[in-house]
Amino acid sequence: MGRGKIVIRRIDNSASRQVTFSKRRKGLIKKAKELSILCDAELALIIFSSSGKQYEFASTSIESVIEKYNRRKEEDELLLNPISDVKKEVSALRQQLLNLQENNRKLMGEQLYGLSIKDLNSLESQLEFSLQSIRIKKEQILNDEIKELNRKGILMHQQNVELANKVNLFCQENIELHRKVYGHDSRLEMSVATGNPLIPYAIGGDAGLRVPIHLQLSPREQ
Amino acid sequence: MGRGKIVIRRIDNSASRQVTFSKRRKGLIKKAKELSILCDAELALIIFSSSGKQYEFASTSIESVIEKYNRRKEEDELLLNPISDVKKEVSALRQQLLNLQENNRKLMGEQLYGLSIKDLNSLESQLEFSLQSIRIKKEQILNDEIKELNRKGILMHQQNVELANKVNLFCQENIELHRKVYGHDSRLEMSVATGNPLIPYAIGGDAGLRVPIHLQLSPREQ
DNA sequence: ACCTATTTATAATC
DNA sequence: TGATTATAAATAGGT
Repeated sequence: MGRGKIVIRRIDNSASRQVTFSKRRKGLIKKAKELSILCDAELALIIFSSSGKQYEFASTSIESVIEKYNRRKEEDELLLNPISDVKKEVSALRQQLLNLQENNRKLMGEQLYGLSIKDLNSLESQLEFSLQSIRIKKEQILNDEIKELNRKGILMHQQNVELANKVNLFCQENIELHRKVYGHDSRLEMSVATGNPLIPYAIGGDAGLRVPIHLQLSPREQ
Repeated sequence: MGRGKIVIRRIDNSASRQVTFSKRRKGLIKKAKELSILCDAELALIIFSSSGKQYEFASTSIESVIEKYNRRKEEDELLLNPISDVKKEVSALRQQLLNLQENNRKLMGEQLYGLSIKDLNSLESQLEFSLQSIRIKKEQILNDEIKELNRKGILMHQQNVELANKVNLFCQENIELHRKVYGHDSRLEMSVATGNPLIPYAIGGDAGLRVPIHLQLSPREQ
């Protein structure tokens, strides 16, 4: 429809292309508008020129048409199942949640309305079992900590013995040295004067462990 | 462009509207295609007929055009929201579920690994509280049933008293009638012979209630 | 941006 | 729906 017939292929001349774009775009939008009015149709037309400019027409609004389009698309996909799976999962999870919450409340001694004596009895024995497990667990933890304390005590006792031995060795060495230096044992006199024993820890027996030892419990309570 | 000029307004005749829609839609899509080819433009055209059918044309793909449009309008998130919301809900539900399950297991005396003495103590006292609630509930139910039994017992006792009174009345009436008919009291002789008392239930006292009464507990255990 | 010869779209009709 | 056709509308190419 023009002075000459044209073939439908990209217009090479950039200026002509621009002109044609402008004219035909106007015509296209006009026809889109006419169609929507004449035939009571909802439509959206989005056009990007090759230079990146955006033009649009919509009978109602682009957004609503796109939304409708997407909804339609989603419904189509729904029939092929992915989202319905998600929704099913949601409702299943929700149900599980409600059940667990109810059970939880019962275990917490709340929401006991409408329970029969039988139900209450089974709850009671469940809770007694729970308490038993918990007490066993507590006992176990305490036993473990006692064991650990004993282990540490034994270790310390051994260290003590070793240290005492070393002290004795050093002490004797000291006496020898004194004798060499002064010809007699001056430290013996000193020791007698202050009342301190030469050997600070008794060897053997548990006397060394009677000293208050500061052992921390394993710091598990964060 | 046709045999006659038309005004651009909704076509009343449904059939004509359908026909025009079909023709003009074809024309519009053709022109859209031509524009995209001639002028190297990217475009999308979505049409919904008034009857709800969907038609579309896009130089590349509707999706890419819509995406470009949205990016342009910086409204991406708005469109992607619904699904991300669902996914968020799923993960939130899942988390809640895990928490509850863990809590449940602990209340059931399972999965006590890694709990501190403090944790175990609070669990223990929670369970003791639960047990207390449950026992209170049980006691309440039993008390209610005892009360109900007492109520029924009192009712029956009253009925008993009334019945005994009626029996006495009838008995006396009978004696009177006998006297009128036979001139003497033959029933008195019968009564002495069989050893049955004339008055079957003692009036006053609880003797009447000592008889085993079959009362059913309220049938709440479904 | 306007003009207009010509092509194209389509309204009316079957 | 499909084909026909007279006519309105769109527009290519020129100014």
